[in-house]
Amino acid sequence: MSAVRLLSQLSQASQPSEWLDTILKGDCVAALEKLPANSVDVIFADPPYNLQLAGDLHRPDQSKVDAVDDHWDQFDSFAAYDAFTRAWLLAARRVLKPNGTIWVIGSYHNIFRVGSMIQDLGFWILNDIVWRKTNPMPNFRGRRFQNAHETLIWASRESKAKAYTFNYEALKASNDDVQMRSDWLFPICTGGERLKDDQGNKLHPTQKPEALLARIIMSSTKPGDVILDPFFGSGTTGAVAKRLGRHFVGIEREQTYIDAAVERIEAIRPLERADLTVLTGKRAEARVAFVSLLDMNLLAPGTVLYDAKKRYKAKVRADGTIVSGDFAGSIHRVGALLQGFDTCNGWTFWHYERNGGLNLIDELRRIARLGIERAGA
Amino acid sequence: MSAVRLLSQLSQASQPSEWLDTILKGDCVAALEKLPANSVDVIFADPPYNLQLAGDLHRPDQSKVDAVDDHWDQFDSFAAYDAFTRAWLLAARRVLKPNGTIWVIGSYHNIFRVGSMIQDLGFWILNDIVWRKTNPMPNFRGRRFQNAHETLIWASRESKAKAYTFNYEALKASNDDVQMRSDWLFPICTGGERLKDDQGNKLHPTQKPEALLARIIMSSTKPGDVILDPFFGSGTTGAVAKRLGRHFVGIEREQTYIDAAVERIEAIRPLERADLTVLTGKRAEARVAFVSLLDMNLLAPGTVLYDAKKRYKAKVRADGTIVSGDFAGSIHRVGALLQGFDTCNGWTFWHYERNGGLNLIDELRRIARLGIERAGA
DNA sequence: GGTAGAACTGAATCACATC
DNA sequence: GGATGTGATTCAGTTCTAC
Repeated sequence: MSAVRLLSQLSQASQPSEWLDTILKGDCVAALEKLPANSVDVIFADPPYNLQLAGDLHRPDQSKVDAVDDHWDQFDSFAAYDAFTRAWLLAARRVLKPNGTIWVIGSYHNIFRVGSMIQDLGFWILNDIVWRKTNPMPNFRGRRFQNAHETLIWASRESKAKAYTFNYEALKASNDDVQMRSDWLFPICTGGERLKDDQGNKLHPTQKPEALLARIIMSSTKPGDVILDPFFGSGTTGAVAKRLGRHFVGIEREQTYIDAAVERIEAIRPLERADLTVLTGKRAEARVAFVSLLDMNLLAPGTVLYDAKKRYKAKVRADGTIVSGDFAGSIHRVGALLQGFDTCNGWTFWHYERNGGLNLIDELRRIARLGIERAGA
Repeated sequence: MSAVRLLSQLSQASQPSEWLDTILKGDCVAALEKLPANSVDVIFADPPYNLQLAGDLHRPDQSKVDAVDDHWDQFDSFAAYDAFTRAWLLAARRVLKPNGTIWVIGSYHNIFRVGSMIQDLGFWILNDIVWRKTNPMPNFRGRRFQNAHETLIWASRESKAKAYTFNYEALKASNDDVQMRSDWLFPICTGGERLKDDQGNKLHPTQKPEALLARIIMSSTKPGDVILDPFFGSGTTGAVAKRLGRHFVGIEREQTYIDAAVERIEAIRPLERADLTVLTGKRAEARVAFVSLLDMNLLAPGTVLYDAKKRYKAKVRADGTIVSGDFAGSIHRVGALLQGFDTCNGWTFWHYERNGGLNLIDELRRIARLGIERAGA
């Protein structure tokens, strides 16, 4: 767990065993290019946003950018930052699976550049998320609003990707049964969670709270998924991924951060598998054909079905279709036609009479599922 | 007050008397070019968001969502939208006083394009502000997080501008004596405030709440200042500016919106100078999600919960749901299922063990609130 | 007239498996 | 890969309707 690899140690078409749950030491783009295409489920990135550039950034022609504050150099440094952003996002996109998603966090200094580039490269933004800080740093000069939030962008690799992972039902159930909003509230990373160096100073300037990563990982990955962090830093992504039963890949240049991250991740104990089960809803349930209710003698041909208010009725035929006046077809089709709608969920529309009351046929589907499960096991 | 001017009625080097507190009818860039340079204190802009909606969207009850599909929100490409954005921002910048500031509102569809262009044109971002909606539209299909906020960018014309207006003390005083944060909470514009047409339908698809404009105007202008709105729409900016004793200039193309705005603004009575206190946003109840207890390490996945008499127990999972036998879901849902009730308040039903005794999880919620309330829920 | 419940609404980039 | 059929999905309000 959490070994370190030099890029030179990776073979060209590297095997997962070479990079899974490891930290790749080196430049972010070079490391991403060592990884196979379509190989990670989710990327979390906390890219640098210092527009002073600190010698980190290069123009597209590889010449170094000097940080200057006047107007034209300002523009110049935006261009350099855009080139840097484009390079790592492109490399990251190659590594992402077709149904994978990417998270990027930033502040107003850089998030607009990042967001534009994400759109330009063909990613499809799913949400922008606001991390509201319970305890942000005050604005000392009193010349602006207190900068009390950061912004995350969540995007799928493809605009047409529909099958990305989103644990909607679990999020809703964990949030008093109302759907999770785009504004999240967490404290900043302080206290015992904040890594310190030998002098007791903070080890990393922008260590993210584990709760933030936990929300991200729990919302958009499944247990066993692979999460890549191209700006690994002190390893929050790796620590939370390991605890939550996910695999990670980190990329980091600075040995100090790598050392701290390795030690940190080593100490993590993953949660029990049973505690990692993610709540799923009806969508994940096995399909049941209406005709199975007849097959299983839960419903007999000739039975009359009603909607909740008995405004409509239809009769079950032996072939698993229903008929109502001129309309015949599936429970869904007939329900839609009777109401004049395009669609209708017949399972939650039609009822049958029992003991003078109306029972939903969806109840029979539940019973059928239990029988099918038992037979299948 | 609130007269309408055709662009052809304006002289080349137009005098303030020709355009102050009026609506200029015509294209936004053309109108801006008719105004003298360095002449307005603040610009508020609510440009088209370029939503790029594909098909229809229906609510679960089959009703159709009234989408923003107006012609003015259609652009062929990001490049076309960027060109449009660049043109109006450039024209707006010329009209702005050297110490003036600009506000632009948008969503994730457009705000990254707008923010990048603002930076590219030499504006200097002072804050990004999040408008958190108390009552946003849900995500009906459960495929994303509920899109519950919009973003505003506040920027000065020049990077070196130090003398822009920011009423720090007044904001702080209006906010329980703590400095105003970058996340604001307001309801969307509904009810009596929402302008309707003759048929009772909403007059404008995206009318902004007056409280939002009031916060903006009170924070970044002085009485008597001039506020320009290049996408005037139904005239919220003009109405609030007049009420708060500021001058406005609106630019709008559609006669329907102009007519409604004129009538609306006519009816406004300016407040007495002494009454120009800041309108504060609605304070929400401090709502705590069960998953926050895990986020804040007040409870760990794997913890066993009991009811008061230890008749029932359930286990906490990492996703913030709980599981008991065949039942899994929210603390409320599982409590209800176990007791055979329709509903159950999980907060006052479930306990955790500590020092051999049982403690209500509602106690943990109380502790979590202490950390959260500071941020105003 | 008052109240309870139904109906309606809002800047929305909102399936997916099978044939 | 395209067409087809099944079937999953909503929060905080305000306004309207029935009694």
